[in-house]
Amino acid sequence: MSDQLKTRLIQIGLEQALVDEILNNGRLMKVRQDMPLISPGMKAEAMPMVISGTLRIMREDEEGNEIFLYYLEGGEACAMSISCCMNNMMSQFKAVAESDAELWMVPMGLIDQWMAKYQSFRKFIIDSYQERFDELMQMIDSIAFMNMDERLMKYLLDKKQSTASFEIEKTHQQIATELNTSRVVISRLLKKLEKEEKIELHRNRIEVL
DNA sequence: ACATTAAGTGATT
DNA sequence: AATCACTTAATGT
Repeated sequence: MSDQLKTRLIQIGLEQALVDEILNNGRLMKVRQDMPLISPGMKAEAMPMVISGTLRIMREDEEGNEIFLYYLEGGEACAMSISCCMNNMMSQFKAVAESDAELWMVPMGLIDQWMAKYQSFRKFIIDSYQERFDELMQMIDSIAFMNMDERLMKYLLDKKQSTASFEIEKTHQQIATELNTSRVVISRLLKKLEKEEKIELHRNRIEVL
């Protein structure tokens, strides 16, 4: 398992000494599907790096309305958690395990040191920050400028990509909740997509063509 | 066979 | 695009 992480970290371009430090100082955390990792208002004490599985990152308001932002997949780090920790702030995000997942939790205290000590780590963090930022911008675009049917299609394609599978095992209600709309709307749009032969509908399952 | 949950649909705002 | 009200279909007990 930690071999898997090790090769991944080296692939990313981190030097051996740093990889060793990461391996020696983090801890493994296994999460089961649908387990919440963090909610707004909580404080993160470690930065998660995804070894396997995927995390779903969402925004959530006080009433429990939520909106899907992006997925974190194998090899990616939740760089956003750094900003909230460094400034001793509360999390602005909600993270849930989209599938069973293995995470490598790196204590925040070390992030600072490593950024100073290893230029490869600084680059890694800045790059992943950039990626998250880009995804957030995409999400703003899609919420502000796209119609619900385009948003839904984007959602389906995102999901397909993140799981490398054409099968999406979710109910219309779950999708509606993540996109912060109603089930009826999703059902109708999905039906339309099915007529356009972009997807196939089954109970609890959607097949992207 | 019956109850429960998911999905489909017309009508209205 | 949201909501209501209702139907139909799939699944669990």
